[in-house]
Amino acid sequence: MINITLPDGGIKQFDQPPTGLDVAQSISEGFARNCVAMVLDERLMDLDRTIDGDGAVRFITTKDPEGLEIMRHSAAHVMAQAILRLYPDAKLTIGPVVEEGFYYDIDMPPVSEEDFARIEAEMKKIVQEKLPIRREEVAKDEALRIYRDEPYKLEMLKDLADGTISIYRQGDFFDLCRGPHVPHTGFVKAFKLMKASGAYWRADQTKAQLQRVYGIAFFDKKDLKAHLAFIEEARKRNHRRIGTALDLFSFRDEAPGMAFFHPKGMAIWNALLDYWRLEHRAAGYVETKTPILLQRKLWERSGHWENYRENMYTAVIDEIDYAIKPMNCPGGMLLFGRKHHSYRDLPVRAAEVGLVHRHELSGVLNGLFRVRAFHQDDAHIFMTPDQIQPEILGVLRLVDKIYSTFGLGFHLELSTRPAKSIGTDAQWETATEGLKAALAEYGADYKVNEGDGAFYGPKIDIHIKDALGRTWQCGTVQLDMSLPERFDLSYIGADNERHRPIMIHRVIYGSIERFFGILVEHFAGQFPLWLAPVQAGVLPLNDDLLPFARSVAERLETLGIRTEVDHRSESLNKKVRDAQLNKIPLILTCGNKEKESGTISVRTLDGQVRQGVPMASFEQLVLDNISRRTLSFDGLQG
RNA sequence: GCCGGCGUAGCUCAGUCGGUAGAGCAGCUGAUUCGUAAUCAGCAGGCCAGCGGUUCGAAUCCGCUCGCCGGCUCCA
Repeated sequence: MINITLPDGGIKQFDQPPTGLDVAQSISEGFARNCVAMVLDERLMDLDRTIDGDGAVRFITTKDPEGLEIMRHSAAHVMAQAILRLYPDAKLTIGPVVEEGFYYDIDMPPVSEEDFARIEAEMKKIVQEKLPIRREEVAKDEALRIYRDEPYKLEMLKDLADGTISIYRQGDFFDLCRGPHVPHTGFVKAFKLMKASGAYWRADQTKAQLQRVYGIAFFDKKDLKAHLAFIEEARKRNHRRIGTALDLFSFRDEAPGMAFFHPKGMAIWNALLDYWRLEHRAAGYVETKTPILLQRKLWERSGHWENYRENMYTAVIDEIDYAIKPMNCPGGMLLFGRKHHSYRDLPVRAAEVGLVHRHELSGVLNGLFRVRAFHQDDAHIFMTPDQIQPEILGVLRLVDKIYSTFGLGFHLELSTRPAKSIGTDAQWETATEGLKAALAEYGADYKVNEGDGAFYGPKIDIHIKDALGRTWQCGTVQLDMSLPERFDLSYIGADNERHRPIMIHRVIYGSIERFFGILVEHFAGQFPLWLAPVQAGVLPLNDDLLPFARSVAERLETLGIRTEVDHRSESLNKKVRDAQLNKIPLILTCGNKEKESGTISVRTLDGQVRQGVPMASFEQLVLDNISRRTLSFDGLQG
């Protein structure tokens, strides 16, 4: 008699050792049909495994995230099987599940997306065949024999411990695999191949070039459809696309990886920085600016010449080596070090919107997200050890305030001391405890990445979440125990002795270029009023009303509202359409009605029109929304 | 940097088998003067990314260079 305990505490009894499937079926046929695997006494395994003794079983179904992961791994096998049917000489390597689906690295001739239809058709056949997926266990030497003609599998086998090796078989296909897998190929219901690229065996450029084919799979066609719709939405929101359409910025071959900002892009840029300065002044920061071209001796002192040189642009001027700054900190160190500081002056919060250049590899450039020249909203805070906690807390609160203004949620991650690091245990202890104490007082949950800190100190990274649920690391707060040392910074303490200040680097937008790009995608180009490049579009009903329209626009401009008159001799419909496509948040039409009554007719981007709004109250409302930085325009009656 | 794909008008794209460049939108001109998502007509706009080669002839085929896009961490 075998007793199986279920998660609800219920016990099922069996005369013979049952398989997982038997147990599932004893619950109900319908339930069993949706099971993909089981967890027996904490061990994840296939449903067809026999349970030899008493144990606790939990089933993984098509509803569980783990179930999806297992099925995607099976999908990778189905894809590999299909590819082998079409390319019999292909050699398989590895095929894991990743966040965005699955891939398989295969040694085969280059495949492109044109080949996907054939591979997918073959996969579809395999799915329809509902081939049972069976686990087999063989001794290692037997596995070595089976795979004698498969160089990659042999190499993997050699890395595995001796003993039994599991092989999964479905029809004419088998693959070395840890498992588990879904019971049969029919579970792979909704799938699509997404992209193909080159990848190296073991990510090593000196090794063979493989073809990596990516796919995505779901249990339900609806989920696949939703996923594809998400990708389409992200494509539509792509900041490069919107940046071109709305005339915000561009890139040119003459300066690869360095953005040109157009007048409309600069309107947003300046609004971002105006706001940033407002909050930083309020938080007790002063603003500085350091040169972008500095001599080699500075970079030697900071350590960048030794450690960061491949990424730096250098020049020889009057036979002296210079480098364009890839970071603002060394300049900031010079500023702090140029005079004596009393403990009474600390903390010094010195902000700098600094333009830095980094020579990134050409292949990693990506719109505004990854550039070679960008501005950091940097700040260096110099303080005493007991100021660590309040200062970090102050940064976290500032971060919270600023991100909230954009409607961006975020989470925090703490990175601790890496294997290779400078500083004493005591210093790391003080530093890390200071960060933790600040995090505790701030009160949000955070993730800890052990050993992920910089060599010169621990850090807190801030990851924002945009309107599509994608996360981006923007802000970071890093403690630095190296630079104050290298620049021999000091302050005079209450004891009249020299002391080394604690220093942090922190950014909130991070790269302003990148943050700009994220905002474009987050808002899909439809910026809140305070950020919109053109806040009000004034549309005269006909050419005779153009002077009136201009007078309205002039009035708004005087109040500091960014306004544009559509002076074209086009139909009103056309002007409205173009204003909508240009995402102008307030569209004002000027006809005789408005001219005679001193009112305004306002159309917002949701298509709603309010007529007869008194000009004075409209102006007040607009200024109020701008100064409150509302995410959506509010207070308009009618 | 490496692998794959791509590069044609300001933008989006067509261009067959190698035969000498095309559309829509935007722009300009003229007509129209319109009440909330495209009025009509005309005009202009190109070293087909660059350089070299094959050819009687190259946007098209080949090579190199530059740039852009996707991928290059996920480990049976």
